[in-house]
Amino acid sequence: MDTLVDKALVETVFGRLDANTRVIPCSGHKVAQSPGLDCCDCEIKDQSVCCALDPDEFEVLDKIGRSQGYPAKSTIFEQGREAGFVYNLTAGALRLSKLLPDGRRQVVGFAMPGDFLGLDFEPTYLYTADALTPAKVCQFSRTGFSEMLDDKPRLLRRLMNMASHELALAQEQMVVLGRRTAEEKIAAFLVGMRKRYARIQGPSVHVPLPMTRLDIGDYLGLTVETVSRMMTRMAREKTIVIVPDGVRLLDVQRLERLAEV
Amino acid sequence: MDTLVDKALVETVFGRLDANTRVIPCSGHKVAQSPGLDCCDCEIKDQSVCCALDPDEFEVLDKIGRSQGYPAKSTIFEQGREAGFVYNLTAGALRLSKLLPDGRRQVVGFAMPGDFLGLDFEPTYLYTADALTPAKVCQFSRTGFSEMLDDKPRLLRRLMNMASHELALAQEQMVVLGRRTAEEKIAAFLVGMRKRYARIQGPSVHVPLPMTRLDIGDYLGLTVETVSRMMTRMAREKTIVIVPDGVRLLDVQRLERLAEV
DNA sequence: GAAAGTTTTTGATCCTCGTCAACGACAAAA
DNA sequence: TTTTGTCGTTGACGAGGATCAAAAACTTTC
Repeated sequence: MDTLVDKALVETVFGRLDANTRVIPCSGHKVAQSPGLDCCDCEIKDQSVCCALDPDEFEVLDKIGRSQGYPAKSTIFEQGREAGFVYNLTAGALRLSKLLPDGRRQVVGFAMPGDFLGLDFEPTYLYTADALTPAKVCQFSRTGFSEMLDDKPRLLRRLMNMASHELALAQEQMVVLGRRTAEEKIAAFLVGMRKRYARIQGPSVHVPLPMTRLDIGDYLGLTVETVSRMMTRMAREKTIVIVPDGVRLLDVQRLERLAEV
Repeated sequence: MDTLVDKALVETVFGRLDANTRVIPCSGHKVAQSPGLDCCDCEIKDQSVCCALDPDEFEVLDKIGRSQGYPAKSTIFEQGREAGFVYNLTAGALRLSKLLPDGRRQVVGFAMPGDFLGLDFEPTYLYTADALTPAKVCQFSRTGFSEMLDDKPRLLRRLMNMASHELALAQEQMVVLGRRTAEEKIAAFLVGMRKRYARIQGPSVHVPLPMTRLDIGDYLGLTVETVSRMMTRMAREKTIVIVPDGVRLLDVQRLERLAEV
């Protein structure tokens, strides 16, 4: 996954990764870590929680947080572990997944730059977050962040709106999982991904898919084989074109009709 | 649904419905409405958002809100309509469902006393809320409530925690919908309902089910027939007993094993 | 109490999607 | 270059749950 093609893609999509960050080992993975936060230079501060802050409030954030990089395939945090930190994703893409004891897996979402992780204030992480591409996060200690929330109602309000939105998306995903056919699921997924990229880099028919077919299947309640079959069928019917790093949507209208609410 | 048996059940479960409330017609349904809120007498104020308020703050709540009753089968609000109000359910049970254009339906949840409706601050309601039993709500104008939020950080914080919890439940439901067999879905549903009743009236093996098999099917991504077959099978295997108003759980352990995370 | 409408149950049949197996494409490692 | 591993694709087959149909149980209405 950490290939040249993918790295180029990621940088195109999410902006160049900071080159001069120290690489230090952490929790079994190489992790690039820079001491401060440098919120002022943050490329996505307008799209994330931070946009609720006054310039001087960034300083407080700076104290309790630190910027941190993760290579592709590394784990940011793991389901069941004590939830010591909350995160703000600034670059890259993550897979958020829940594991059943027998190995079945449900991907509950894919995180993109600007997404906040840890909205659920539970004592342990309820899902595992893995980097699909090299990723960059702002990490805050949970307690410090929680105290800051009590101090900054505007930040809390902003977070509340993000949580509300997340909840709405989760409920929409319930419809997809519970009441849609395999073909409709794929269509809804592609249209949804397109919409998310549009927020970051403007609308395009080119939809990068940094996750594997297995990930997509585990997100939609399907098997790898069904995902593959459906996507090749859509390609045969000229609805999409499968490219090395994702898909290009040829018939967006048809896809949107399939995914229709 | 609005039968003697059910009414008795509901009153047993959720406390006696206020007898001396006026019954007035509203949006095609008979609606019992009392002018003020009477938060002090509220039976579930400790379990709902209100518990974040100081005694004097109840007065503000009183101004922007009103208590309102709905008979079984009536609609509290409808998907797609302008979202003018938010609600706090104080008695009864609601079905929250999303409808697809072709008639397929996904029930995104069942609301119980203490639940807050309208956490998603969208301009229109994203799902329809129907009363499964006679129900009582506190209704607040969205704008008034939103202003109050900016004024009362503790209330906002409380609401945030509720939204977080809802989000966690929604993600758990994704696992159920995406990665569980019909039998496991039913088991998870029954265990989940039991847990919710336990919060209100203490643990019991008697689980009232105010919703129909169709509602359960639409909640779990199954058909009525499959729900019925699975429940009769569980009854045959002495895991549950089907009673007129719901079920009694004979083998809770087995059910919990089936529903295991 | 009879009649009409719902809801639940049961049976027979069908079909979508999962399972199992194998192969090809591609990348990383040796 | 060969080897190894991961990922994606394709085919054959089967099972779990959907669909269709009808009867039974229960509610509500008259």
